[in-house]
Amino acid sequence: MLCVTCPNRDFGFCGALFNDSCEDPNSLRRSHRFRIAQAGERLARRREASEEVLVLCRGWAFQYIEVGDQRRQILSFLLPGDLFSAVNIFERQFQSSAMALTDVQISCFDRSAVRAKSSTNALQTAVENAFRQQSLTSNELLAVLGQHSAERRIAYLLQHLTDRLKARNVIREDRYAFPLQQRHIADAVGLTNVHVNRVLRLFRNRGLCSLADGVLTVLNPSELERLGSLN
Amino acid sequence: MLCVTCPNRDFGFCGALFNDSCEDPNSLRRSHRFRIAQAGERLARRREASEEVLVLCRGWAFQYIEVGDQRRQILSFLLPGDLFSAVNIFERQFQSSAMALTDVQISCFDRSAVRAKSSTNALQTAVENAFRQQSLTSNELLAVLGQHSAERRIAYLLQHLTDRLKARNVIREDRYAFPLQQRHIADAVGLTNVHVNRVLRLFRNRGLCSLADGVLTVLNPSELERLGSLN
DNA sequence: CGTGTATTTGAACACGTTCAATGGAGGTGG
DNA sequence: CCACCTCCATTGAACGTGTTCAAATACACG
Repeated sequence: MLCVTCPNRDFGFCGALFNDSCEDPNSLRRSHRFRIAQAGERLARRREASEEVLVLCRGWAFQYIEVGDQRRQILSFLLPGDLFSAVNIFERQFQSSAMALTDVQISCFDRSAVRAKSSTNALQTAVENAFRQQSLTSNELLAVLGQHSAERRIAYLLQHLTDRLKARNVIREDRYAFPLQQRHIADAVGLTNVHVNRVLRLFRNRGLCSLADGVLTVLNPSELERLGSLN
Repeated sequence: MLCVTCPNRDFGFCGALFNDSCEDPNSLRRSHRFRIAQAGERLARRREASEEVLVLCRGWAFQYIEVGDQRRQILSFLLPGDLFSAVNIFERQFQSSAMALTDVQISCFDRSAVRAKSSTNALQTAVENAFRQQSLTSNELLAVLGQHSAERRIAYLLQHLTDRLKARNVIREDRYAFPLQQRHIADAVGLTNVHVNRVLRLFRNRGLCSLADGVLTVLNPSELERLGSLN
């Protein structure tokens, strides 16, 4: 897939980057490369240095921190068009690892080229928005992890992700392609996969929502939202 | 206390702001005011709009999100010189509430004046550093809340705060002025004050550290660090 | 001295974990 | 084509960490 046909071209980080480069689109293209990766492949490693700024073009990925030997905390899920952690625009080291959840395509921009453009208005606001969003979601997740029960944590995550999906695509009848496995949900909200399974069963039995075969079906949107919202 | 004698003048956000204003220090002073508040006073309210950017000059404060009716998640503790959430440099609404932990003094800068300076080099890197730090600490806290036991959560918080205190002041013999009450620790690491009390007793009995009367005494620094570090 | 707030301790409880076993879907090689 | 393997979802039972409720102590302040 090339940028010319990219559905994310019109908004977000890439959009600002390319639109600002109308003067000289080739200079940007020279400092840009694609990368393809399979589901489960590691895309970035915490503390590792890189001269590139990464954007997810296609597929799903997630950012995480490894803790201890067998555990990890998922910090955020990345959807097409999403910038990998915004701090990497001016920091060489990754603050978190990243892994492909499905097969993915990534855009890698030279950081120097990005920074050169970063004085332009459109890119500046794109960066600001990325920070705002990142800060907002990690604050919310902190509140959820620190103060909420398993049910509410999981409901929050589902609600949060479907909200983001709805903003991108037109969704019909509350069914979403949803590649998270139960262990990913568990790693994101600080529970075990076993308990996530039980809560999902509960949700299914209550007619709230059901997750199977990579598809999330929301049966009772208003109730899920009530359960998953912070206040 | 005036900025001229401020010990934080030389580093951090205020430092960059004032040093960049050598050309015209008065223009900045005109868009700046002090605010004094007592312990327990609310300094900012989530979702509320403000035209000011806040910096803590003196005392301790914390940022938090109210959840439900009686609970709150503390997102971060603020020490003298700290910028209140960095996103407020370009966002009018507060993403989190803030409260004074001790009596405090705050500097309030007009956002427009800050943004006008934000193209200067020193301020830009100061803002970048604020974001880097904020992102780093909230990622770490997420991992701690999601993956660690009560003991490790509390050890992490103590370790994290003493590290920051050490960076600011010269500390003798591992004793720190430490105004957090047990409920603040509880609200920060997602436990109840009752359980925080038990864990602190355990730490005391083990000769790890002891917290009493607003003073934290670290008895076994290396063991506390081992327990409180992520990997 | 009385009131209010923070700390401390105990006992019962509950939510979520751990361990273990089963079943199903997809992939591979004989 | 079937046997075998692996990975994931599912379920049960026992366990444990942290919560909840309640009461006692300590301390500051008017």
